Amino acid sequence: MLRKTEQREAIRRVFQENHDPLSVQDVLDKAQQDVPRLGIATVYRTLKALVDEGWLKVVELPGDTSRYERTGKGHHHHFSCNKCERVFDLEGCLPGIDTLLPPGFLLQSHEFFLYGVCADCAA
Amino acid sequence: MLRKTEQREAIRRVFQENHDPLSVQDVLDKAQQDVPRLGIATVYRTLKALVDEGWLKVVELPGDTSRYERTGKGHHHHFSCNKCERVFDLEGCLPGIDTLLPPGFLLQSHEFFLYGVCADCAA
DNA sequence: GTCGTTGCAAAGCGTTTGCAGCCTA
DNA sequence: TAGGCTGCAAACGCTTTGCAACGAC
Repeated sequence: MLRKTEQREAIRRVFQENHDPLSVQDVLDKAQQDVPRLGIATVYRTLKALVDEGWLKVVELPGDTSRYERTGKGHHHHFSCNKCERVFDLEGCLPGIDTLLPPGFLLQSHEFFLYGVCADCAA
Repeated sequence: MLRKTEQREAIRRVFQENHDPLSVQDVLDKAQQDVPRLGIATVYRTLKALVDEGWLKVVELPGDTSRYERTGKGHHHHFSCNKCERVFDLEGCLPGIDTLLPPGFLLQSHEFFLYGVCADCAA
């Protein structure tokens, strides 16, 4: 990320305007509103660079393509809407995760996903 | 699944002898010990048929290819070893999942993954 | 013998990479 | 002007599909 280009500015702006995790296609669609000739390879390369730089974080959902979100939101998990396919941040966590661990196993991290219908779709 | 073939018998046997979730490649490798000419397309087709039949269940892990396990094990979650890449079943669950839900959201299901080092690798 | 099943190769799909031209610094 | 960045197209890895040969019933 040595140079400032309109493609990169547009991609950064997408994340400043959208706080929940976005797919590569989401980012391409939104950034192309600013830079119509933007190619998907540039989106992949820029997302990778922003992750390496620590500005973005990869969110991997089971059975779905990777999504990306801003870093610095603190420990949180995600909710995936079965209707509109959008992914939302959830605050908080659950205690007692280590009680599920079999003897001799070492816990290093965990992931947690809720599925259902979001408030917009339920209304 | 109308006919009984040696390919299908070999794939079923793999799951009777291995109780944790297996990847397509795991199944191919193990089943080829019985049926060396077994092709990967047959593994994909057979796994799909066994899932449709309700004999297997798909286990999707974040950022990994799908795995398959026998149905009928009851509600449980999974542990993925960061060293040997094996996936293990975990018994039990955590209470209070619905407390993480924002107002207006409907909960339909959840997934939970622990990561770390398994007992074999820690020893 | 019928027709469900198999293995191979080709096609799909999301992601990555090679490269010539472009554009920031 | 140098060399990092971009878009295009080709390459990749995993999964699915078309098809002719095979084999269960």
